[in-house]
Amino acid sequence: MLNSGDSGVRTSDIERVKGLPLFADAAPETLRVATAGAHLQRFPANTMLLLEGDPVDFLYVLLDGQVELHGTWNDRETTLAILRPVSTFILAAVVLDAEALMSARTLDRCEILMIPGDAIRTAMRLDPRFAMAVSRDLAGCYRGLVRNIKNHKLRNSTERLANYLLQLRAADNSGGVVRLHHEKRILASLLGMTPENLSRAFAALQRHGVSVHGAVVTLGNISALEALAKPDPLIDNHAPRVGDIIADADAEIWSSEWYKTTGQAGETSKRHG
Amino acid sequence: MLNSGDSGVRTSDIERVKGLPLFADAAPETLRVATAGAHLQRFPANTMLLLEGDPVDFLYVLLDGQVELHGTWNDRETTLAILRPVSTFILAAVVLDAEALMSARTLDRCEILMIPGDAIRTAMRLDPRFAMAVSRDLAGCYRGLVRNIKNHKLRNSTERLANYLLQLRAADNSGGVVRLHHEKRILASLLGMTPENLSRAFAALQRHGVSVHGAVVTLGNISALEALAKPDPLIDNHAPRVGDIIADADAEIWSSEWYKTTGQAGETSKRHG
DNA sequence: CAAAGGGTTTGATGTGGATCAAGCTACCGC
DNA sequence: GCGGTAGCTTGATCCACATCAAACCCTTTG
Repeated sequence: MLNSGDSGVRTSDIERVKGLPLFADAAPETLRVATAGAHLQRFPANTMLLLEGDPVDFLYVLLDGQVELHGTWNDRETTLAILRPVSTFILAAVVLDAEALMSARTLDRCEILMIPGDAIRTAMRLDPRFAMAVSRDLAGCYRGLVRNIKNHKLRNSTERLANYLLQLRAADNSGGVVRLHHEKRILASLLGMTPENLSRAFAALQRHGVSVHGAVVTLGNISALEALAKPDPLIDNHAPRVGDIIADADAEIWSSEWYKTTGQAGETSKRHG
Repeated sequence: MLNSGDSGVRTSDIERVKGLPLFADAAPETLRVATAGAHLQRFPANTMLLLEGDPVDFLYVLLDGQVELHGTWNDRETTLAILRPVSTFILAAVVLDAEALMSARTLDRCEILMIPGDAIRTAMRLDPRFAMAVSRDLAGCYRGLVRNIKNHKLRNSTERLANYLLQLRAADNSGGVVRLHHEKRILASLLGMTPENLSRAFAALQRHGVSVHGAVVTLGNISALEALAKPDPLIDNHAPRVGDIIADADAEIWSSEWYKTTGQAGETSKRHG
């Protein structure tokens, strides 16, 4: 049961979980069932939470710290996403009771609520509103990845960086000064380039008014930067981030999808979001 | 109502739709409601079904022909998926009642069943089993895209082609001779390269026993090809394709998820499937 | 305070893949 | 059968990005 006392879960944490779009609409009873057996756990920085290929037994809810999701192949590694609180991750694997396709590693000290996968699947069966919320959440994730792929296949590295900076500005509602949330090395991997090349991409953006001092990036000429970046609502989600929870009920709603993939690497199966 | 007579929907088509994992588990009543107002439509080759940015009013079920999903930006274009029957597409947008992130175009003459989005959303609210099926379907799509991104960020073009061929072999259960399902020009875009480069990649695979004659590709030395391709169950889904429907209930289940994306291009929102 | 070490930057060089430009081949309609 | 057109291939060249190497900087630690 998810209440203060058990497993060290604090009432304030419960409130934060309830604030997630995934749980906001669920019946109170469902929330109780779904979180029965949940426990809060603390991890040091640089800890592997999950290795790709592992069976996934829990839905993870990141309450504090940062988590990196990455994939590896043939001694190469790439960052697929970096999560900040409050975020859930690994929902798709939980729904399908399948093994993880990506590894998860803490970047900082982290506080994570772990909800048993069985409980989630049971809750979905009992509460259509919750099942609907899961669908909406997954649909949003799916669309996020579509954006990601378009970003990578259609833009070069400098364009990706420029759009990343503009998106950061929109998310944090910062004027012309933006703070990078992660090490440049990780940012490079997320943007699909080497650290060396990220440096050079920043250098290339100087002529568009961008200057860098450590993690602080000053966008001195937004319109010049936008002229280069050509941000597009069908690739870049400029939903503002409000407070510590997600933007809106669903950032995808804020802006505005699809379903099913044959051929290409993934799914031989025939569904396309 | 979905029955022969109305809108030219044939009973045999209904059977094929019922065979989809998405509908297989739904209550009969739900199927009726969900398909009320559905209509079957025929399109010539090379017809735009949907333009990215358009509101999505229907769930599409491809019954015959091939459909290409693609994205554009700044005069560049890339193929994101190629669908073959029986496939649904655009489910994520339907669930969120959002605009399309990709365009859909027929490659051949196509036969498509169009189910109103309202009906799908209503059905989800009323039938938890159906909502569950939608979640599972979206989770599978999500995982397909994760595989896709890993494929693109971790492999070079020759490696992608080699794995594509091996996957085709597994899907069609063909021995050493594989038939390409689409024009090479489209395949190139799907694999993230130019047609010129696809030719060269095929040439490079000659030394690994691959020979090409039009759409017929002979894999003369599987182990040599595998040594180069290094297929990985966490990237390549080698689920066999059975009959005209999907592999299993869910190709992702056959082999084996996650939820929420911060940072990077897409989702400012915080969920990672 | 000095040494050590990790992250970042800068430069030199190599390579995968894009682009440009012909040719080639196969299908189609007259 | 012939000419046209579209897709595919091949070659030459160029450019984006990776790699290798070294210097730099900033933080940590004895």
